Amino acid sequence: MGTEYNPQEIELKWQKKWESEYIFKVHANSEREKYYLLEMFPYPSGRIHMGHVRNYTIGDVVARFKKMQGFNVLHPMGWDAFGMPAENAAIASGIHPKTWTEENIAYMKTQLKRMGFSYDWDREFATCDSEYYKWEQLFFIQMYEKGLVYRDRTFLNWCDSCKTVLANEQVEGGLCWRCGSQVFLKEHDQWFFRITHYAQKLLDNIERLKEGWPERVLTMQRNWIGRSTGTLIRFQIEDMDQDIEVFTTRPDTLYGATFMSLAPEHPLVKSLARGTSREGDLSAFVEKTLKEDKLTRTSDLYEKEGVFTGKYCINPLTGFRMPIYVANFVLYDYGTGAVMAVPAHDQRDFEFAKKYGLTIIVVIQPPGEHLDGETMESAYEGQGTLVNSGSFTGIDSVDAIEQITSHLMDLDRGSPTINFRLRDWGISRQRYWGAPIPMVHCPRCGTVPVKREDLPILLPEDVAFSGTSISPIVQVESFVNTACPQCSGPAKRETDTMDTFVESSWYFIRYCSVNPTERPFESSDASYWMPVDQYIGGIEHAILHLLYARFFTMVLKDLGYVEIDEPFDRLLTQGMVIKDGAKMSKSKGNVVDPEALIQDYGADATRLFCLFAAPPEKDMDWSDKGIEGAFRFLSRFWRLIMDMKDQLSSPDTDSVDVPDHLHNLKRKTHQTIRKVTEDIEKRFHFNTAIAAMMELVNELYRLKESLTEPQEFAVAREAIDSLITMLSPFVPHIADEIWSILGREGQLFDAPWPSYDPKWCEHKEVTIAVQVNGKLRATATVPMDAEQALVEQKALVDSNVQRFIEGSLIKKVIYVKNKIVNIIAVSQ
RNA sequence: GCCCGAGUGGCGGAAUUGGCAGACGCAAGGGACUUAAAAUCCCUCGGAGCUCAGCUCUGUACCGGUUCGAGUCCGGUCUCGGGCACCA
Repeated sequence: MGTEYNPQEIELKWQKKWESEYIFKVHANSEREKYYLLEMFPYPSGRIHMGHVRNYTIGDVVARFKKMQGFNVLHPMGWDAFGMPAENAAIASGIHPKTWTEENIAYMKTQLKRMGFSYDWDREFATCDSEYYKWEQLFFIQMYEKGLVYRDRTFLNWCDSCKTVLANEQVEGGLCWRCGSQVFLKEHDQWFFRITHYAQKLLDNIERLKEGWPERVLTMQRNWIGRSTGTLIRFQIEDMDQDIEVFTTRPDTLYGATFMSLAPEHPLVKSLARGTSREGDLSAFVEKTLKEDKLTRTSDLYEKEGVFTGKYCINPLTGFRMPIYVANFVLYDYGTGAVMAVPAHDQRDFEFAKKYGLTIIVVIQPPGEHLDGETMESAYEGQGTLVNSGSFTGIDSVDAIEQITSHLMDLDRGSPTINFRLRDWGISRQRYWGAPIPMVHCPRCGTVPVKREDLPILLPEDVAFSGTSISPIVQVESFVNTACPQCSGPAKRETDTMDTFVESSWYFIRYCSVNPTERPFESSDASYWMPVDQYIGGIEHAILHLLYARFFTMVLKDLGYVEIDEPFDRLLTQGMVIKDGAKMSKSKGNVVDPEALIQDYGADATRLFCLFAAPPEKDMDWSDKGIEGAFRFLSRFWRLIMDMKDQLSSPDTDSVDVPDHLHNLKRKTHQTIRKVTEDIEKRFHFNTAIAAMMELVNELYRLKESLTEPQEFAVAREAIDSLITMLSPFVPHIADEIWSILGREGQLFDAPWPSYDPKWCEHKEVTIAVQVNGKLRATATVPMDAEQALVEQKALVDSNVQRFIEGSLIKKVIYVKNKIVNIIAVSQ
């Protein structure tokens, strides 16, 4: 038998065995308590990277740990398989996206298996399987019937490099989330999911997620939803039978509203100046603004500009003729896209008014000051007392909000409103490699959903990739030309595909059943396994995927598919893998290929280092030396066992007599079990759990030579058996190998997690710190829970302590059991 | 600008409830083994100082506070990271 630690041989052997014995297969079983552990599934880009390795290693430890604790653990894996890179590969090299994706999946699957992850592969699927997206198409139709899907023509974010529109969530700092190109606004017909219908619920449920989700993710979601309470006010346009609606949080300043600002995209803009001399100027300004990319338009330095439309609207309380401007800083997609301008009390309006010589009326006086519209140099945005405000003059601005709003209601000019920043989710993508939207455009019946029995609407495979701006589907006549589901007349299919975030919004429920064909999932399976108990993935999905998935789960509940309305009970967001101070990326040339690590050090060492280098939520610094350290520890552990294995395989003497000189070892064993259990369970701090196990190994090395008697080996055996068992979720291959070398029964995946005896965790004696006036002067060894008198007595006889209290008066002694004694002495 | 995080040895990081700062690992130095090297095993390892078995001073970004006692709590400052950012 070879005595060298040889990970290649061991790991392949055990992986084969686990697979042939189907040990990772699970079934719903209402007799047993379930635990659903999920890691965010990968996009099949070609090879796994260190980020995947870290994410999935963390998940695997928790899954295996929970299994050993007796839970029925669901731990699935699959592929987020629709998306742009496949289509780009097709354009670049002529490989069909489907082929490219399938090949990548096959390769990455072998890589994941080589890492030893405990997935139930029977549940695997790719979102590009028609058996999967077929159900998504059904959900789409059902949502359409419930009014949760609609089509609208509006201005949307357009990425010219990806040749498709993007949802608001997918624009980061004015740039495309995927390719980083500048995003422009473009008018487009689009399909929308009515996520705003769930805005309040998405916000309310955040309270329930506080326990298990990182605070910063919840804060980001809260900000994204952006609830604010205010008033909707209607301003009549002079000489036109039309109103402009405005949302404001400051109706108390209404008496100071002296002009109106519209977003360039506002639908009224075109009609206001029609046929007037200003039409040319106005449309030139609108055109110029729309051509600017989002990054420019939202920049700090963007100059506020506007153009007068030539029209006025009427302030409902003052009758003031407010000139209507189109202003480049007004957001079309917040509130109503129109803002009542109160220059005295809003800085933007103030600057705008100064620039264009518009009237400034002060309507709120701050306490103890007197503002004058003529001389003020900036807007006053705080609270105060109303002035120039008709019958409201003299009241407090906070009270005025409610009073003016109710006055507007009496006039039928306004009402209290809650406004959300969240917009409906635009899910149309003008791309090929996605799930077809199951709708038909009929010249007679309009837009009609396809019949359910015709699902799935398969993505045509015989397409040409030219790289032009038009999706290849549009050119597939056999796909586009169809019969209307309603009147059977000639009609055209919708050629947009769904945003790939739709697939990832419900894949976790599909996993609950093993690829069912009659239903998206069995409801009994979903009700047993859902919600996900622990979800693990990158922080970059804090808003995008995690908000969409929450929304979609609520929809599925309302459609009667599931009983829960929140999909993820607990969320762990793991940090990035960093090398040389930067995120690993091809362009920086600092990528570490996990495959090379497995070659050189094995999957176990790779796993161990990922867990040891940092706690999971922090960024992890990659270090080539660090993985050597992990490998060294495994080799050291291996040698320890090989040196002692003959004595350890003998049956347990189960001796109650622990020899005196081994009390330390016995205690350390139980303390280590306690620490490792708590570190995993309470904190996911695998790094400190590993450190504790390393300490126990070090202790065994120190004692190794002194062990001769059977009852001595029994103590060592307990330590070693516990260590192997506890190491198995981290480094499962070497653990199983050693376990079998020692002749222990079965595989550790099914073994129970070791328990500790609290009695053995406690020392009989403790070393406590002795301070004089708060400074450490000595230590004293005393019995556990010793009385103060004894400790004091012991402390006072110490010569160093004597030195510092000599000639002083002891005023007070502070004693904290088993921790410190602090002697307060003052010189006389 | 606003809202969150974080700042501890040469490095990654420990210190879980206010109680001996630096666990564990990496790097470095020394020793043992070896013809030699690698591997392995053992020891040292924040800084300064002293009358060096030991002891003292100092030290957790900076300034101040609370406390017998602060890496931990409070107030302020700086730096870095992240999110939001004309939100009416």
